[in-house]
Amino acid sequence: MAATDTRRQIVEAADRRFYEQGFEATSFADIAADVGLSRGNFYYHFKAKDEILDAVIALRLDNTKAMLEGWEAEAATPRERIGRFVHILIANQTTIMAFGCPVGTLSNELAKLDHVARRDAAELFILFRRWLARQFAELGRTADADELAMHVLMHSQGVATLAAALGEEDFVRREVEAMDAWLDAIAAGTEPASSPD
Amino acid sequence: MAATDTRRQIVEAADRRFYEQGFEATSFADIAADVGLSRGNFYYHFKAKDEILDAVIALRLDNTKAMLEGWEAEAATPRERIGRFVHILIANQTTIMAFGCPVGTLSNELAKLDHVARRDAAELFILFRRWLARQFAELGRTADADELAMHVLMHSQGVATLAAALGEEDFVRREVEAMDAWLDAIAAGTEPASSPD
DNA sequence: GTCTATAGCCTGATAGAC
DNA sequence: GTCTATCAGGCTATAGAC
Repeated sequence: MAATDTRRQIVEAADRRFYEQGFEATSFADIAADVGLSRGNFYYHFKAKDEILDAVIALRLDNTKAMLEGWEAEAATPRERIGRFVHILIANQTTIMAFGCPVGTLSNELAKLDHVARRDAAELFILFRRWLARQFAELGRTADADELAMHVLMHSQGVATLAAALGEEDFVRREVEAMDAWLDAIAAGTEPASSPD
Repeated sequence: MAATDTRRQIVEAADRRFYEQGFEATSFADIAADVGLSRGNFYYHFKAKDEILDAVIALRLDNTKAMLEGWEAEAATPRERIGRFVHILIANQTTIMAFGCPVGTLSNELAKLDHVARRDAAELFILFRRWLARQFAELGRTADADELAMHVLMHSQGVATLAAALGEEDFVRREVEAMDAWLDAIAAGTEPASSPD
């Protein structure tokens, strides 16, 4: 098999394992078994476990950028685009209730491990933050676009954590509905400038 | 040293390590070194790592109950008591920005490990949830007390995750202020019954 | 109740044949 | 580019002396 192809398979398997098991709990043997590769050959593609983590984060950044660009192409209004983000919670409800949010949980784990890649993982949040802020700015909220973006991120993270901990589908649905109503108020200009709650 | 005393020291050291490093990444050697004990003697007190986890969760449940009872003794109004909960984010800001929320991050980790203690760890959330719901009920919001409690929990989890990931003190302060304003509106009865956002 | 010694396994990582 | 064989070191856990 071509080296680039094997490498891609390794990164994709690692991506899944890191999300479902966590970075620390995933061994080379796990990933090698997924790809159908011997542990030894692993080091031809990656010299160390940290390098796989870097590659996984890079992959997630690429995938996220592609997803955000897709939303911009598909959805006509900023209101719709932000709605797409919020509705990930429902689209990915099953995996989120099982493993939490991939961005938030990786960030949490790397923080505890005091891992050098902690900052790189935070770039995923920053990507969403900038994109959301741009949408709010297009809605006319230029002054507090970043605050509103952080508020949406905060809301999604909180819902994901509680959904994974308590496993209540109604709660997720209810909070997404509340977020939709709040977004409608923002888009209609009937929400105050400060204290987005 | 008395066995009960050593046992208590082990659980307290494990509690700290599990929070700062994570459960998986903490070894018996780490905890033994903290207490000043040999690895071998460890098994006199705990037969397996999972037993320490059970003891740590039990300790956290006890500490949380004591904290909530303390708030009920100190704060006269339910509005004040809920405020105490929200302001943990500021009181513990340094550790939260370093390691996240102890409840949320443990819950996330055990979910990924598919650990049997996952449900026990969720009891910590349920403890807060019931207590908060009781406070909202005392504020007259009997109909949606549980929804409001979940909303407060969600908000705190989201802020903690983003604070740990991005490390911005202003964000924490701002979100706590927004939460305070929202609580004032709830206490004053000027907030609508549904869609708490 | 605490210790040392050790078993047995899995880990990340390397060397070298093919 | 993939393999097998192997290393050193850490892990959980046990056995037995004191």
